[in-house]
Amino acid sequence: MSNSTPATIEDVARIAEVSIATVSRAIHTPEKVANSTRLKVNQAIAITGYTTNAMARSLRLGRSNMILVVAPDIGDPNFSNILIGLENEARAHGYGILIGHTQNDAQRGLEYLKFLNSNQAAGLILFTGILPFGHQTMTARLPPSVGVFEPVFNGGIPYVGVDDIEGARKAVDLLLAEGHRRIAFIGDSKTRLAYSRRRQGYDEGLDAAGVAKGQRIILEGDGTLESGRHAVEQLFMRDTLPTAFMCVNDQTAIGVMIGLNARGYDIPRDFSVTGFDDVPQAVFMSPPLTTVRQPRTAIGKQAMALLLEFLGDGQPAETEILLRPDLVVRNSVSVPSKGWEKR
Amino acid sequence: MSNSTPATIEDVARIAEVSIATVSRAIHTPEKVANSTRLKVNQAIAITGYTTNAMARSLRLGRSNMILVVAPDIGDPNFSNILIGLENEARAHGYGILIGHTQNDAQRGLEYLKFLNSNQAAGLILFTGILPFGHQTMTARLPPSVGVFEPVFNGGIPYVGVDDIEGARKAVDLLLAEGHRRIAFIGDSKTRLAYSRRRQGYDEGLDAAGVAKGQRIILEGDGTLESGRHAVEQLFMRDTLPTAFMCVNDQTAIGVMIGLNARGYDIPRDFSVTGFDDVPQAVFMSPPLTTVRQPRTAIGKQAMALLLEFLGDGQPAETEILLRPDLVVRNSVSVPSKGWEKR
DNA sequence: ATGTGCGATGTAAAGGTTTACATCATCGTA
DNA sequence: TACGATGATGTAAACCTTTACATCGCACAT
Repeated sequence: MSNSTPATIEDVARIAEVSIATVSRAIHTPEKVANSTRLKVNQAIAITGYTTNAMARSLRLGRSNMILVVAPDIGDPNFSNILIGLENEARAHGYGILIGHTQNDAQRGLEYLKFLNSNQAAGLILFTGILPFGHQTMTARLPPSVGVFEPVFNGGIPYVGVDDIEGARKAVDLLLAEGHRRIAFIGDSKTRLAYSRRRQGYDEGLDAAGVAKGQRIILEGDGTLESGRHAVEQLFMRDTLPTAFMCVNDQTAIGVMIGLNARGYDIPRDFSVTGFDDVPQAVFMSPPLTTVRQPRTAIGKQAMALLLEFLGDGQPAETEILLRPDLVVRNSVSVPSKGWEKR
Repeated sequence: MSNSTPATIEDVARIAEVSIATVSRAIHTPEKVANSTRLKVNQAIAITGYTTNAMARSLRLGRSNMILVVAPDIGDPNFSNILIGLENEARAHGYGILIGHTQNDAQRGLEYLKFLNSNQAAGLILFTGILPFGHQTMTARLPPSVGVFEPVFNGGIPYVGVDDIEGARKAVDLLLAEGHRRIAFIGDSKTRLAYSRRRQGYDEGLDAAGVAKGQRIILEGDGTLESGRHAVEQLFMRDTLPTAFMCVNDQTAIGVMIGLNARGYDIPRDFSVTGFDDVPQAVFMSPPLTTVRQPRTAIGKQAMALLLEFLGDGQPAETEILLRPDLVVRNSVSVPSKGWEKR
């Protein structure tokens, strides 16, 4: 049966000798049709190779079976694993995934709104801490949405991610346990909620250890490799250097390591470094990077489950689901170095 | 006008005091309506905030405005840049992109066929050298498709990518020019067309330089970092070692470098290494990797342009568009080492 | 004055599905 | 025996758009 045009519900109905309504019911609410007819319908479906036309279905239902996932950068090493979780869960419920990457460009974000407006997507997953659509005018029109990986700044959108404070706390605590006191925090940001939470974990850890505020070294950064490198350069223009670098994420940590290597220092002998995320690269650094692991697939799965729930109930509860991060200890941390000086 | 239900073409027609047909024409074939009416319609559209319902449109037209992009692994560092090219071009023509990643799993590939069958995608971009849908039975039903980045093995599908032979040739020629004779090729594969073409470039280069077949060292590999590491281990169990590693792609090259580093060798003093692709990481390796650059965004753009052309004409010409690769010389290649021995 | 042609617009059908409502048969109960 | 309830199925409308065809008005040529 390899007709040029795909089989419609009508073809199935004709072969099964029932009405199209019965076919539709046999598919979606099988308990409403008699066993014998259901059998006939199933056979007819097998014969024709029928698959329901998603366009027509969505048109009739007034909602699509697509979820739009908006990310600023698909190349982000965290993205692909979270996506796997998102997608598995979505597909298990008959939904597909549409990916929009904005390249941090508001204009491009707006373009994706069209998908939403034209009913091509029933829900929205935001893989970014910043609403990519400009003002909140839009927000009012947004379909059920959930943020993932990074809490959405402008608020009002439920979020699934890791407990950033706890994760950061685990990292500082390790550094403190090794004896570090002058711990620099690289990648502070007022606009990225996840980052400021990690900063908070850092502060809480140092508070608990009784390290004075004056001893703390904070450098801004946007989470890129480049920002890590740049931070190192800035730091070496100061009087006092830290003995350890606690980085807001792995990209930053990698930048820091590259910067330190370029100056001829050895990690962890001269400086200790920690990251956050546990991106695939982390284990291949030399030395392998000590970092905080994000349960990425689990995050994706939960986020999608939450969104799908909203789609059913329409209850946009303003929840926040925080998963527990694990510290993964590798070789980029050791006791503070005593005897080195600037080279 | 923030109604709960979005405006339809009928709302626009009522406000503009014309029929819905005229509205549709004003949007899609403006030259067919009088200037004055077009103006009225445009105003009405502005007032209502109307956007056309993509579902209804696709249903009526019998084809969607989505292109399915199937990739075995979204995390592939080549993927995101190609995607940018694909997407820009697609959106410029009113198409959106649907991403399916199969995780190298045929079952998952099949699931994506449903999108095609249910008319949710008008065309197909294959970011993989292997048809992910099993047998060719399916192939007959495939919509207009084009392969990208890697030629599709089972054939019949037009392809846009880089000239692998020429690229590989540039890499060997550099190695030969530095004086290398024992050049190992890491990552040979009979099932991946791109790889066997790169192998061909390697062979042609050595032929031209008069290096005997017996001098050539070929190792299989699947292009993963792991396969590069493994190749190094295998090689060190042999009698004669190469002086240079020409790797089928950057991931493999990175694996080779890690393997060599682990054994305490210095690159490029002890061994030279080349890659292929120029992934973002390549420049951050130490030493920075000499490799062959893929014009990724251009590849994506051209591939989508070709697909869109097919969508219009329906002429699945079996073309192959080959872009020219550039050699990017960094620091992982130098003259062959003389005096080392196995450590 | 009549006819022809043309440009602008309207009418209505079609695309495939879901579902409220109607219909019909069957069975149990009064 | 007749009536109501129940369960299975069919009929037809609705979702929103595009477009072939019909219509209308008008200008121009005969």
